Amino acid sequence: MAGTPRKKTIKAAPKAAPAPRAADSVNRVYAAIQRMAVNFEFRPEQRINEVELAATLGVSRTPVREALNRLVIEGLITLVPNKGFYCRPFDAEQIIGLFEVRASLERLSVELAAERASDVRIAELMDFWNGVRANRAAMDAEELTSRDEEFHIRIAAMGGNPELVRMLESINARIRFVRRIEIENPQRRTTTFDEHLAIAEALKARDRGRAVACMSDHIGISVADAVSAMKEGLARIYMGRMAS
Amino acid sequence: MAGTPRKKTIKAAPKAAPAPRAADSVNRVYAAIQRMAVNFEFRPEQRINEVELAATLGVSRTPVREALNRLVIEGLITLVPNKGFYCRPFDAEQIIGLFEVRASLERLSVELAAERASDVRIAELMDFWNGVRANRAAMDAEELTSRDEEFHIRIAAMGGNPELVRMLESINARIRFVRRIEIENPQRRTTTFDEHLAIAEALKARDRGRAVACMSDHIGISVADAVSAMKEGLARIYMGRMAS
DNA sequence: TCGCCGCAAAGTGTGTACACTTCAGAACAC
DNA sequence: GTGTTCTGAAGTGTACACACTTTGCGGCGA
Repeated sequence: MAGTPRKKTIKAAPKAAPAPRAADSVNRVYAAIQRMAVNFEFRPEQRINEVELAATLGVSRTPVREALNRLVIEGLITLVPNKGFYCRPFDAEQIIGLFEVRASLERLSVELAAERASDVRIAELMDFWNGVRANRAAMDAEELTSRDEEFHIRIAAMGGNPELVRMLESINARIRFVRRIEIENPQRRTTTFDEHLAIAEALKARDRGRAVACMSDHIGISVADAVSAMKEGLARIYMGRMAS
Repeated sequence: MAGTPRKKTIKAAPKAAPAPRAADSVNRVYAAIQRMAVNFEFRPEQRINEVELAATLGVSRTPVREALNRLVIEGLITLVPNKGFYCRPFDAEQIIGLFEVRASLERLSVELAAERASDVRIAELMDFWNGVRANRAAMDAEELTSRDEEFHIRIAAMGGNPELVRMLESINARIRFVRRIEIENPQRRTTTFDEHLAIAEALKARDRGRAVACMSDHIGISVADAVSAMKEGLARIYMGRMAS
């Protein structure tokens, strides 16, 4: 091992290196596959071909498998031993179940925020949402879904419980597909703006009970609409993107 | 699947195979490392040596890394790029945060159970807990913690929301270390028995409000005791297993 | 004595090899 | 024609190889 001119010449020589360097592929790959799974770019229950996916992403199977293993725990991918990784099923009951859990956590979220958030953070929240509201005409459903999630996550973050934030983010990823379709509905979109403002007002007033009530109403309506959104979602997955 | 003499000669041949076959190591390894992490058999913030761990478990690094990646998402392990996997820190605020989230989900749990559980399931729950109570003298803290968790998980399962069950199980794994210490306290142990029975009674009476109240009291006391349990936990991790 | 440089061991990150499983379809018996 | 057995291709599961990063340590200069 002595006189090994370790890195130096090595780096310089392979100008047209075949497989040059290693970075943190896993995180890139993880993010990429996560996005695909969230958006159901894999069909439900479809087997995910590792070699193909690895080729698409320009890496070997190793980081792909590590990323897939993470996504299994996240509930975005399932694993059947000796068969492979599969896209999660499109399971209406499961989605309803996630909405149910989410409602519970969002309740905790506003309770904690009402108790612990600083006035400044609450003011920022209102500014943020008023800004979104002002720009709403320029936003498509994707962007608006993102802002909607951000609104909720901000409230969770104000409660000072990072685990709560993590779990909500995880749930959001799994129901985003449905929520985006919900938000496409113009009427639903309008009520969302009002409901968010009502929640923010209640927080500003430190009215914990009202905040919880507003949040419950808000999420409750979501669940009601989710069913029709899921139908539409199924159509898009299996029939392509033309619709609305 | 009538006559399935599929494989035949293949299995018989490799009698003294050296390291012949592959099984689903990942799941075994995952369970093993999970158990270690749950019990803080790794010291907090300790780097986990992959080669060493792989050797201990009798497999190569590949399944170990896949398992570790899962545990990162579960929150039992952290990953620092180019440095390696580390045991999660022993973070009191985080543990309190997990108790907070758990309280919220347990509330949902009894609400759903009060609405949806069959009388039979509720009766089974009471039988189960009375059985545990009768045998309590024979159980150590580990076993009792396990039964305690099972009691709560049964209630969650009765609500018919598998996602709720999953999340509670995940949280339980992360706070089990503290809860086991809590349960060692004889006084705490006694109150737990009573509180669980009170919850079960409320469910039997379909009294949703009372069930929620009982559950809140139960978990609330847990949180209060958790702080002293955490102190004791730190001592055990760093000073060995003598105590109590 | 103190700080800096450089080296080498240790260990991670990823690509690759290979055994084993599954599955589909051909060949074949009835 | 129908069911069964075999066979080979496709693809997963795991071990292994190897480059790169990090880090501790010893020597060197001031």
